[in-house]
Amino acid sequence: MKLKMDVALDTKECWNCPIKHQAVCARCEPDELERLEEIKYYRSYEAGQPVIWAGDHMEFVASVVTGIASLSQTMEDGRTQMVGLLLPSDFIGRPGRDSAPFDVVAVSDLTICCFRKKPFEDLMTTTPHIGARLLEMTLDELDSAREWMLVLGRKTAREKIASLLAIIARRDAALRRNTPKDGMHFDLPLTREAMADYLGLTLETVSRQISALKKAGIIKLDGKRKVVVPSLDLLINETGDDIDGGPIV
Amino acid sequence: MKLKMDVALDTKECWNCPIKHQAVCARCEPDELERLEEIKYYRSYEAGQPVIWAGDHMEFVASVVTGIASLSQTMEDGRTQMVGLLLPSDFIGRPGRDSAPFDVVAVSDLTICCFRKKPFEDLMTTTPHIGARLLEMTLDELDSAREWMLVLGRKTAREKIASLLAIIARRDAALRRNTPKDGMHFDLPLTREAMADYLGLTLETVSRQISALKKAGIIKLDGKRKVVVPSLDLLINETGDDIDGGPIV
DNA sequence: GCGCGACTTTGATCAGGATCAAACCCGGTT
DNA sequence: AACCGGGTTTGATCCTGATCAAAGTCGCGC
Repeated sequence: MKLKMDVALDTKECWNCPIKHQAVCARCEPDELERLEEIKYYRSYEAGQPVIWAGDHMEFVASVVTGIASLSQTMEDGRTQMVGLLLPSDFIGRPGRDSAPFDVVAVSDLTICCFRKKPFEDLMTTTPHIGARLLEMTLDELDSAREWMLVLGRKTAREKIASLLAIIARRDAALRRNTPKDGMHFDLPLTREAMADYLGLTLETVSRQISALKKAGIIKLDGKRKVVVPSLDLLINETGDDIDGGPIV
Repeated sequence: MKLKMDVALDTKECWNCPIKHQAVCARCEPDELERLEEIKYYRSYEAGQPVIWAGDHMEFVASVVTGIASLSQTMEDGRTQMVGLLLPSDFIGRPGRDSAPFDVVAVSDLTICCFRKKPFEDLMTTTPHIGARLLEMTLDELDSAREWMLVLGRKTAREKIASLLAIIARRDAALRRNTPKDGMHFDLPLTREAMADYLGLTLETVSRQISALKKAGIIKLDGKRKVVVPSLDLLINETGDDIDGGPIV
């Protein structure tokens, strides 16, 4: 698996880019940022390429800059379950463990900002901001993971699809710094199969339910991958959740 | 909802009890422990009592001392999904947030060790051990939550039951400091309905699959609630996982 | 244009769990 | 003892989503 790596990017962009990519360092002082700069480097992957397999030794932690990656598990007989979608600003890896717990695969073209693990851990012990920020992010992720259990365990196929679309719509709006509003549209970054793996369904069921939502006028499709949501409330109404918003995964 | 609270316990037990209940403070110095002592208190609940509802203001963080609690979500129409089982040494609450994200209910009689949130947060900023320990625990929980997604999304009813029994068997053995071995037996701490809510099934299906496992000789029942596992390997074989162990939730 | 491959849609049938319903078990109370 | 109620088991039937199969769409290179 060959990789394009160490791509040159504007180093400033990592900390000031338009997509709130201050994931790791939100409250750091300039000199602390300086030390982070010294141990960071970029990697890029094409859609479909693996970033790391479960069990592999992991010599870095990282943060997604652009693109989408998936976190997933596969059983011996081939059943797979996606356990997380990594969008820009999401964190990859775990200080204190040296092997990856899940497969990480680039879903679209992907750029991540890596930090060598050992120096990053050293930095954490001397810079309390970073640990605190990481704890905050991890707690948020834990809540999201638990919200997703409700989707997997108790929702119908239609509700699952609606939930996924609503989440992508909200995150997409957040990245563009739009408030979610009616008439929004976005690209579906996932194949039907990837959606199925995320939702615990088969790809046929995903396709059928998307068709059903289209027929019901909840969404419109422009080609296979562009989705238009005439009314976000109508979509959320199909998720089975109450109206107040819910998690942004 | 009346509560028995502030039960007197040997204060030393919290940190040195036989069930590795050094959750919060594993690496703390004596004077740091001293400061934790000052802000802690105990609460006890009877089986079935709520500890806190989702959305409630939460003025403490806590750690389970004895008994079992559940973390769960309920949809408006009554479908509920348990998103975590809290066993002794597990942590409840989140520094930095002031409302609970999920319902916490005592499954069996329960004692928790609480710390007032504000002073605990203050302590965290000055005692890096605590934050680091909490990050570690949270990352472990996140991994467990994600492992559980595979169970909810992709496993059959029989595999789900086997997975749950295997997890309880392993955790029970860990609490007793036994290495899991053949012929082990333990109490089932959950009703069929609670198991169903954890596994995303109905209680009838849970009952049927337990009967099926019994008929297949994988487990034996002594009454309704005592389980004997003649061979842990045979049980694990039914979970669909590979043999190597898997997560201890 | 043509053909190819990846992805998607749609159809027909099947089966695993859900649902509805009834009986059972067992400890606690009167 | 008789009764009660919560939890559990078992049975009959239904239905959602899986499975198997085939055809449709689109982008792309030749």
